[in-house]
Amino acid sequence: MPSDPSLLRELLPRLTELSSSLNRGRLVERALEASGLALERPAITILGVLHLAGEPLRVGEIAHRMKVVGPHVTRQVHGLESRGLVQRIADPADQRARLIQLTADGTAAIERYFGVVEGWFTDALSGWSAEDRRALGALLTRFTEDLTARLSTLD
Amino acid sequence: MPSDPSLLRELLPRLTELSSSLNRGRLVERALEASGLALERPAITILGVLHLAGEPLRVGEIAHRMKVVGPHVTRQVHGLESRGLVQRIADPADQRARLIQLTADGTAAIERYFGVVEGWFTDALSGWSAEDRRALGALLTRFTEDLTARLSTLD
DNA sequence: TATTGTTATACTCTATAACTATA
DNA sequence: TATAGTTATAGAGTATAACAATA
Repeated sequence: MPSDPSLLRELLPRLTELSSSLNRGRLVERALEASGLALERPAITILGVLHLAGEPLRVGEIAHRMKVVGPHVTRQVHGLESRGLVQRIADPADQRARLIQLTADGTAAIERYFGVVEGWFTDALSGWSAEDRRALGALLTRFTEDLTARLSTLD
Repeated sequence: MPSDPSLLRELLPRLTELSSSLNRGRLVERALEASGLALERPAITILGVLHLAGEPLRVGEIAHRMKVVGPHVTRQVHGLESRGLVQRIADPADQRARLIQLTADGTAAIERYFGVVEGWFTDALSGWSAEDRRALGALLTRFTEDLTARLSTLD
């Protein structure tokens, strides 16, 4: 029962535009530049996942959270390791696995990056009421969850 | 004056997740499959832009709306033309330009595709009140506009 | 035999540079 | 000389396949 088809007609282009701004609008590239980081997009995403987790994660777990496959993470982690931003440590529970851990430099890098992006978001929302901000956060969270759930049933 | 830093801390991962679901979560690929279309992602995006415009567009205008460069559109249009989904017609106002026009098959294809995606969105929002749907649409529109405006000032 | 990760390779998406045709 | 589009090439991001090591 699509109670408001016109809303859906509107929502789709908006999401496309938002996604476009976030992905190809060079938000990530600009933020990396502003943070003084010479990293590629997947690399900073890995740092973000590790920072959000607050603990070392396996390669497979990082891949799962990024919705990508293992080999992609492996390659990016090598680059991050050579730059001294992450360390690979043995998983005491399983000798096959490797735990990826942020170094002090890695933690500083991702916090600098997040600070830049959050500054821009704060600017963008500067004209918003506290209530509207809260509402956006809540609705977006719920929408993401419901959409993700619906898509997962397609498998 | 970031009135609610924790909201921003929350918003960012949500947007990343949403973007991930839309872009790499294979939503487009699945919808193409469900619509019986053997097209690539940029190709269906071009059909969507043309459908939304409701009139033939120049290559450069399509590129502008997709936020990509011209050569990318040229190549995709060739594929669409060979599949009979668009036509290239001369622009009567300028002999250098080409107008890209949806064929009947192309119109049918993009409408089938949108129908599938909208069905999924409708499912995802089935538990939502009309008020919440309206609020999401309005807030998302405003957010996209404000964020796009903020990012454009970085140039 | 199943799982974790790595190496090697290939495909998709998009950009830059050089060029053609028309304005 | 500037603009619309095309052709050719290159690079970033991600996937699949084959393999190694451990469980």
